Amino acid sequence: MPAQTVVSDQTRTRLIDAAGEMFAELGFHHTTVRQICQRAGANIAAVNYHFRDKTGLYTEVVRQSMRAARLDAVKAAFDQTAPPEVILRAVIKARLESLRSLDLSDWHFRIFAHELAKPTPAMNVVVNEAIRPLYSRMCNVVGSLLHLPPEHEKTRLCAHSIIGQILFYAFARSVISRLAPEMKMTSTQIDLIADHIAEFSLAYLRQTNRKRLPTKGKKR
Amino acid sequence: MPAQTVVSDQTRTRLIDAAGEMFAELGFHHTTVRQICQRAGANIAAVNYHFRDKTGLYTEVVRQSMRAARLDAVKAAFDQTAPPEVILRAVIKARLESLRSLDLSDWHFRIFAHELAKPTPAMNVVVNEAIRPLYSRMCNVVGSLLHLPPEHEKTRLCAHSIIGQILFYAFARSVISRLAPEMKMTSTQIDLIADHIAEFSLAYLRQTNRKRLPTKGKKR
DNA sequence: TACATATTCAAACAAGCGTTTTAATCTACC
DNA sequence: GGTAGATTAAAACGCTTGTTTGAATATGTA
Repeated sequence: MPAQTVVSDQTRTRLIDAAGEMFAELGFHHTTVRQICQRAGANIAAVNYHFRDKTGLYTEVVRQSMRAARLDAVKAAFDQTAPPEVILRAVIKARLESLRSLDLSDWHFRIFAHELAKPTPAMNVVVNEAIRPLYSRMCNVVGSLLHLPPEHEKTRLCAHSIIGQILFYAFARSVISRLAPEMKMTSTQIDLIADHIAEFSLAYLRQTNRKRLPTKGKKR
Repeated sequence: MPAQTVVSDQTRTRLIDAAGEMFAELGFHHTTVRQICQRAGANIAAVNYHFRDKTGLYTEVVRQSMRAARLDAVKAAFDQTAPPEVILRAVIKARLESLRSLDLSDWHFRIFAHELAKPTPAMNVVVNEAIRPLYSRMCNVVGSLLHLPPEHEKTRLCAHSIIGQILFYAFARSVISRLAPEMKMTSTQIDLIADHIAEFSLAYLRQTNRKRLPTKGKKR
């Protein structure tokens, strides 16, 4: 029993890789196991053998795509020791960065888009393991910028405003390319967008501080 | 040929209604014509008879959901004669209003979510007939607030920032309900959110004006 | 070498899909 | 009332889906 695992893991891994790309591109129901197996160079029965059934492979792909890829970059941007403004800028840029390489393994996000449109049982995994940690960190940063607790309603609203701006470019990319064709997602363009979102958001955060703490600009 | 249309339109309409709800909930490929016909109380062949095939029914549903529902409210908010700030607030509120009735026929938006995840040929119809008019109007309003032409890059970026904040609550509603359960989408809560988005956005727009036109606060 | 296990393979299975077919029914007009 | 056309109805078709089967092969162990 301890043996074979080397060989088996090869096709197992290839199946996850192939399935990840296809699930991200086509969604769960559009992707057929035959396509996956063909892309992975495996037999049609391989999915059922290694993952019980198609949904078993899907949940494994979702779980895999959590720990991988750009979420780490975003998390790293959050966890650095720096002033909250710097952290905010870094997070925005890190998240937008992943839009540059559209053909790269940007699984987790496109899969997430499919989950939003038609949630599957894997939705809870996605939210709890990937979204919630980042969301609470965002509330922490915004809260420290506003000098309000992270759970405060105003903190939440501002966090949503920032997240919404970022997600817009991720979700509506196909629409943006039709509405504003001159907006190519080049590296410099992404920097420009990231700076804009940061400035746009900080304008309100600073103004709010100025109103509530008119004299001193210290921390809390 | 001029006759019958009364009777035929009955099942035709019922098919569109049933299909709209199901397409919105399950997406195009996950909805079966058998389900639609059963819900509409029609025969299995009714879809093919009235709409040629399943995609014919889908595009008709998409087209129908364009002229209907809340898009008119948003468009009306845009087209009123009022200061741009007032228009902006009205538009934000009108769009968020449709989130209140989640079980009502909020087709166009949920269908649009599916289109974003996996675009179908109907995507072009959606963008050109529904999105683009609203998008250009939004750019006009933001442009007049910024004293910049609607096509200016900064105008576009600000428009995206506002749209992104609004869409966040539409798309990520299922996620928000898990992350911030205390945020029920009641009528008063929606007003609160709308006001926040307006304030959040106007903070930057006003600040930008103050910097560029330091002395006078007149129009352009 | 012989055995047990793990993995691959080709083929077939049952179920569900959209669609087509063919006949029955309804409605309006001459 | 009879006829033509529009609409509904039931059944079957062809196809694709995910899954299962059972044999063949590879692999590690004694």
